[in-house]
Amino acid sequence: MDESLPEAATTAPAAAPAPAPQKGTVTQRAIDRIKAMIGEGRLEPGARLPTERDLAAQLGISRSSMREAIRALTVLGVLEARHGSGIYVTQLEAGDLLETFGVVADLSRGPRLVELLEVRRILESTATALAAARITADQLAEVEKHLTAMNATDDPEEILSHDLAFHRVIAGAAGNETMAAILDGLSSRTFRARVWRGYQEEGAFERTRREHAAIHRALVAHDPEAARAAAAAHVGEVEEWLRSQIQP
Amino acid sequence: MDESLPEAATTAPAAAPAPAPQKGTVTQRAIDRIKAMIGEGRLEPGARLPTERDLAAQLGISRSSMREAIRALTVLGVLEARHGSGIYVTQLEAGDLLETFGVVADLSRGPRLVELLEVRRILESTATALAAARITADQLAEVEKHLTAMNATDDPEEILSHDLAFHRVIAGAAGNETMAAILDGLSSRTFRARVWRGYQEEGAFERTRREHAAIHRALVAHDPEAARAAAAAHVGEVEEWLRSQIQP
DNA sequence: CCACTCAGGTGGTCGGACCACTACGCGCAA
DNA sequence: TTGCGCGTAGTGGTCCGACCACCTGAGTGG
Repeated sequence: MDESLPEAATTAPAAAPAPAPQKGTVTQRAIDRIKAMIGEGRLEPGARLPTERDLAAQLGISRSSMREAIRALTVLGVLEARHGSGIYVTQLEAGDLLETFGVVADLSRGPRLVELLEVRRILESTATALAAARITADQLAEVEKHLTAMNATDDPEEILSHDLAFHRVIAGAAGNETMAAILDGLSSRTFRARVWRGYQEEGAFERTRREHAAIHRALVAHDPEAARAAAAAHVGEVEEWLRSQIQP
Repeated sequence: MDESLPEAATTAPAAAPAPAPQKGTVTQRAIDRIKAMIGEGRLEPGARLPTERDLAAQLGISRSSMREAIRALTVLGVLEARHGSGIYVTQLEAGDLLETFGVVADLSRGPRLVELLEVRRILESTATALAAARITADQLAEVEKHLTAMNATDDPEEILSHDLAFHRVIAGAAGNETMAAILDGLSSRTFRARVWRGYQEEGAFERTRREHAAIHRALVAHDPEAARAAAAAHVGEVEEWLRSQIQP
């Protein structure tokens, strides 16, 4: 008490040899630690992590902070928490990690939407070209299933659903799961619903139908260049329409 | 509009006998609520949110749960928390939202790395082609700056740094911020460091140098097709090397 | 042998407390 | 009046302890 300005250099327990520079928040450090564990292979995909309580004790933080870190990695698709069972590392496949891509599409607006469609046009055209060269008979049959189903109804919801599946099968046939996952996020339901609502009101149904038919023909003919052109035109149509809507 | 699982929803295996008013966890609902508020425009980019305590009270949940929701949206690049000041919506620009893309690159392994490089090759070649047509004198000067700096040193760290900047400027010159942000995530430091460590050990320095020079020439000549070919070859070289490493 | 029960462990939620930091305004001095 | 400091109220950051909801698996009884 009487000490006015003590140096207090005695018995300093602090001290770990490495002063452990307080980088960001405690939670952020926990996120990085866990991410590092996975990156270094100390946690295999599908592995089960220690309990929240143990993890918190290991890193010397509270369970609350650890829970925030886990929640963060959960929304990123890195971890998966099963109530009553434990916390597990996901398979770290493209679909798991790229699920967040949908958030980008959902929250983008104005010019950013056009940019997203441009990216989709580039990837989708290439994916369709690859699919034309590699697609199997089974996959082709599935494509046709969605194509006919799409043309057999007038319910916009159902059309949209089969439209998504149509492109998803094609992307899958391209043989690049990562690309397929990105395209999936780029075509998230809410994203397309927002854009297509206006697009289809302009009587674009028939045009869309023709474009899908063109893509299908190219796939049947195993003609990559035709497939690339058809897919690029397909997405490009929507892209141009959206561009005109934003900048009238 | 609840969960969107890839599996079809045709069969009802006695599941969900009750209407199940409780969607997911409380925290997940909070995440969706805030996301919806932003999506509907009730929260403009840059806007300040109510305090954690108020938000929790509004949604009728505890502050702990609300904090987890906020943390989740923070790592997704949607929100930004400033200690002592408040919680703010980000500008929701491509860079903010696509920062998580780096996580994907960092955690991918084996065949997935090749797929990521394939996506990068497709986007980078197109971006470089667009840049060849649109690049300004100032941007070209910056490209040259990084090119010479890259060739003037032997420090791998510095080379990698200028290499990243080199491609970043080109992607920016393409005029599509979203594509540039994706390419940025696809080339995150740790990702490239991991791949390049091995690649450059095989004496690929000289080849890389020639490829960069070729890209630069195409940009100077404003020749999109040459730029596309040069960029595709550049990434393709690494892609092929990596493919051979994984499947010897 | 099977089906059922139930207890333990796990993640999920809650409320409160305190700390670290920021922002703003009051009051003092020039 | 003007400017600058300092104090304070308010914010996010962290921690704790308790309880709830759910899953799992060992034990039990048929």
